[in-house]
Amino acid sequence: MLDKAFDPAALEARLYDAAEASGVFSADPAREKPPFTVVIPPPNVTGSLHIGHALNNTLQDVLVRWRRMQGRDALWMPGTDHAGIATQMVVERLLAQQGQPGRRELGREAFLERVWRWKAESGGTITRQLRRLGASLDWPRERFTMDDGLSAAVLEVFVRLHEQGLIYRDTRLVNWDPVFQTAISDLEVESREVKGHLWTLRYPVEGGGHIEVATTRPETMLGDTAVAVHPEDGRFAALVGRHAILPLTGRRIPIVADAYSDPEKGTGAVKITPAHDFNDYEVGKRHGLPMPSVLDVEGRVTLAEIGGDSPFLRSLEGVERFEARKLILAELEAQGVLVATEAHTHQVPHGDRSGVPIEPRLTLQWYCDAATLAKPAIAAVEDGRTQFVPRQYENLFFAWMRDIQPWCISRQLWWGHRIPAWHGPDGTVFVKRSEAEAQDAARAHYGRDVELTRDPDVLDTWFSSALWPFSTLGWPEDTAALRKHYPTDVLVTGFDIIFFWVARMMMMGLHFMDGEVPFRHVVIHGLVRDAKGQKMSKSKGNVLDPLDLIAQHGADAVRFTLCALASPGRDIKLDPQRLEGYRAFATKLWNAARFLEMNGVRVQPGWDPAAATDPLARWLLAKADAAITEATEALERFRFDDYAAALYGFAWNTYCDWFIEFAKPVLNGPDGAEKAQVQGAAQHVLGVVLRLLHPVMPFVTAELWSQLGYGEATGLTAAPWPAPSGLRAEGEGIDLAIAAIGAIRSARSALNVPAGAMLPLRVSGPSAQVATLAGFAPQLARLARVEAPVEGAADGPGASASAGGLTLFMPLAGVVDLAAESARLGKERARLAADRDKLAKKLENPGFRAKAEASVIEETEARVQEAGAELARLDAALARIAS
RNA sequence: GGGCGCGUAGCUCAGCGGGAGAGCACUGCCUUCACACGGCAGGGGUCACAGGUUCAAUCCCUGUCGCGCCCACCA
Repeated sequence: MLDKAFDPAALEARLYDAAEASGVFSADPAREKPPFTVVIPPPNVTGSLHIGHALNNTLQDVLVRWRRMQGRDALWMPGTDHAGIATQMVVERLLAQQGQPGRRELGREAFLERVWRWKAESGGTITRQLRRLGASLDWPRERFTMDDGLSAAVLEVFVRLHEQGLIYRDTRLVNWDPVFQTAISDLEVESREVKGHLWTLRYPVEGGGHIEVATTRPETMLGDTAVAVHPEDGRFAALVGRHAILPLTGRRIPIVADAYSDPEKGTGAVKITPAHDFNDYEVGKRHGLPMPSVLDVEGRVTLAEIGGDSPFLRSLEGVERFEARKLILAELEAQGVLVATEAHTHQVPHGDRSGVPIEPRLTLQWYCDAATLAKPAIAAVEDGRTQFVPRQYENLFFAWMRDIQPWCISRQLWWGHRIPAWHGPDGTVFVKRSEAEAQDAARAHYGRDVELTRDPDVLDTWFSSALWPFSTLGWPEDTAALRKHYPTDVLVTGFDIIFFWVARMMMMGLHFMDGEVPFRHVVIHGLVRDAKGQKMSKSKGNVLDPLDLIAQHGADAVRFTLCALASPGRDIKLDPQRLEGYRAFATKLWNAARFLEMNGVRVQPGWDPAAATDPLARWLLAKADAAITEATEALERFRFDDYAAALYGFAWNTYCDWFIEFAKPVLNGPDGAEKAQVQGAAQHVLGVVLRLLHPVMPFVTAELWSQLGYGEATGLTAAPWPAPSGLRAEGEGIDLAIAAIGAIRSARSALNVPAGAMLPLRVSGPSAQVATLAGFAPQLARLARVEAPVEGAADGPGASASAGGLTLFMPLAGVVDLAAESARLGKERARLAADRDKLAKKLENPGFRAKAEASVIEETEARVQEAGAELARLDAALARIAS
């Protein structure tokens, strides 16, 4: 006997552990079954599960569980990411909090040891939480981006790309994060609006006169090496080719003509600081300008490359950049160079992790030739080998890939994959798989043994993530798993990492896996926001912790809610009220099962739906077929919302409300063929519901599955996905009865028939329908007493109600409020008449006659007729009431 | 500045060339022996606005307004 209610807190963890231990979540390459493969977007190893993970992993789990039930050898690859900057930051902060020596004091080796220790201590959090969510990952295969195998893959990829000339070193202007003191990629920079100032500076021109430039960054003026004006700007034509004298340093800088200068902006003349601005850098290259740096790795003033000398300049050495700005402005003002100050709001690039303005710096870094690698990736999406869902995200992908810049892959961090490059004494670089190989190469190069130093940099975290779909399967080894499970089927992820991750997996996958895409579908979901649509953030205090929600409502309810709200590519507004609603759904299912159990419904393993003859049984089976089809098609289209809605509707409305209500008199009645068939259908379709729901609600379904005796709880995970029984949609009688009950209730409500009052009900209409309905007298018993059916037109006093082609006629004299009924019918009549007129007009339209499909015309004609008949009936009823 | 998306019932959202839908909320009735985390019924929408295409537009095109996001942009 089932308990009064399902208690998720007590059961979910136990059910999960049993399933994991049983091995049902594991794929086996040796199995004959066709593969279905998903790789998890690896969460940060030191992170914890947030609501976005909950959504992302619920959707993946639904797909994986569904395909597994369909008989695929489903592999959902688990793992975590080392998350370079993020993790290094966390550990550094932790050291500071604990008053321990910092990263620099510890030194590289000791610090890394500390990070590994932290990983060992905290690295299991998120994987435990994924289990709590119910994610059916193949845990024995769990990987970490810095484990030995994946590190080997990273090494191999780096060396090969270098050999192919697709990885190279270059001195370019990079985005420099002065807090982490590392280069970051373009993607790790985000614009923030800053309220600043626009200052106008007056530079004297050699030989007389002056030229005014506007700037938002006066501190960089120390590194100016030119002033640029537009070649066609008449105002400055006479100055081009002459020199300005840079204040503070006294340096001579040329006034050059360059189309970059925009006559509309600022003063029309722009100061050029090639080492601290991306546009200026390009101008500098075009005009062969020197490129002195003004700021060091920490963003402090350095005078080394500037030239000039004065007490003021010396006072700037080592001053932080924003402090230097103030000092320089004061000095410029004192010297009369600063001629105007105005408020100015503009976008300033910030490091996405550090949150401070990035500082462009001219440095030597490692680059990956993304443009070359992007070409096959673009082609693969163009010809549909990889498809985005929803499709419009392909535009985003193309836009970025077609204009992709060299990818700066080196980071001046410690936590990450160290670049396999060794430097000789003269700066020659040897990129090899090991130090020994590098030594061999160096010996060959120099003709003797030399001391090599390893490149101190590590790789961008996304470099190893880019290899995830094949590195986790064992590449570069030729493993059975790799052969069977690559390419993967679906990647489920948020739009925010299409560039960071999806695009790069496409590039690397195609390049290293013989032109095979890493995944066939990319399913993009939105962001989970709070009930008001606000982005969740700690500072706003509106963060919903999925583990709290699970503790409160159960993992099934959380999963179902996320699934039901996941309309493609759209953000989700998560209202806790929804969770309560879907928690109720799990309870409803539980109680329905409990009721059936109490009424003698038992699992009958060999029960054959095709042999069912009872109308109620056949009706239910036909509806179940429709639900199976709907659910399956929804999942095939990645429409998680439709899948959830189909099941919610079928399980609650069709099964619990209508079927069980109709079954009650039968189940309480005498034993016999009818009862046996209704019981058989009840248990059969409940089994279908449990299986259809299992991908999204794995816990309550598994518990019912085992408690009711369908099989082992873990067995449901591998139970076959339901196939339609193939019954033709029969049982019209049930639909008729449902419509009749609805109509009678509606009429009772409209007529204010007192609760206890039993209506005598006469049914008129085609004889077959009348006979069918009479068969449902027990189900109608609470609402009306079915009297001897009368074939033909209705007559006598009272109200009529329409029920899909059938006319119910209820003699209601004595219980009816005639005035109210008359008003109601009048209103209905007006609505119906307007409807009919609209349709009739349409039919008169010659264009419609000529061009619309025949079926549409027929349908319209039928509707006009129907409306006409209905109107006649209403008129008759109104007339009767009037008399 | 360039691009993408969204404005449909009070709310959250499906639908997207020929009858305006769901869930929740609301109203009324039902303390029916699985479930009040329940049942039934009902009210509620010129599908943002303006043009256009079409026999026909919520749906296609153009524009306007409003909202969101992405990219670029430190004069």
